[in-house]
Amino acid sequence: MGPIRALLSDAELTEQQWRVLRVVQESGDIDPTQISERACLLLPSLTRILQKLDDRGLIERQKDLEDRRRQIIRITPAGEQIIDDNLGASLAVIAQTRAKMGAEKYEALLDLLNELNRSEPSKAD
Amino acid sequence: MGPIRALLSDAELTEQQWRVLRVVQESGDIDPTQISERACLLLPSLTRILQKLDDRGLIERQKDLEDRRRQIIRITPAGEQIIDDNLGASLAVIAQTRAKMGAEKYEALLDLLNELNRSEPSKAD
DNA sequence: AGATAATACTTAACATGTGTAGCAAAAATT
DNA sequence: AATTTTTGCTACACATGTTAAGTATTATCT
Repeated sequence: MGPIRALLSDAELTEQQWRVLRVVQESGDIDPTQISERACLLLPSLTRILQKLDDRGLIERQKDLEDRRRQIIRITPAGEQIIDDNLGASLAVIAQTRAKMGAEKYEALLDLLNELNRSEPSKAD
Repeated sequence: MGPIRALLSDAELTEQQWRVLRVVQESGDIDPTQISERACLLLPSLTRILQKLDDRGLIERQKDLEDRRRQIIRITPAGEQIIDDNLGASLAVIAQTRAKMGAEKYEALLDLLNELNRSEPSKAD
């Protein structure tokens, strides 16, 4: 099993839920569209994830009074607690993977993936 | 949408179904476990995919008489036809991606992904 | 102003990823 | 030979990926 998944299963969180929670925590007040961009999730997936995180009280939502289509998402103390409990181990797993592969190769891989991501999505030559 | 997905949607095939079909076509008689290895799919996913391909008559199954836990999977003429109809365009998309990124970078990316794959799965240092 | 289009989601439907459990058959053990 | 373990799948449950459709609200156009 993916080492990150193993970590998070104790907290009853999936990797994507964890990613969303981290984005919300790092960004402060943020709306779903921006979360979806930063977490690389499509909106339908994000909708479901936010519902689950909301049900568990890890985030809270507030309607945007100026544009009532929008919401503002924010992490709760319970959500912060889960971040605190798992961030260290999560970063350690990443560091271990990076070390195992070699820092240079790891960075090269990330660069190439970003390049692929830039060159593929818009097929408009 | 992924260019391969767009291609295959005409044939009502998903990318994974396509991958399985290609593995079966290239390998001749083959059992599900080997398909799952070559197509990088876990068995529960493969089970469902094989059922769908079987329902559509693109593959056929035969019981292994020597080991009755096993099956032998084989592509049908209808399956071959779908390969014939889509292989060229599929290879062209791959070639285009490769060209767009640059052959060297593309190869480097594949190498690094393989390396990551080798170093991660077994966390047994 | 009123019709139209665009935006920000949400819902739905289907396919796959993934962990767990189940089941039959074969292999290994005692 | 009888029991246990392993193997090769299959079934289930839940989460996400993905496309299409729906809804409410805002922006634009005429």
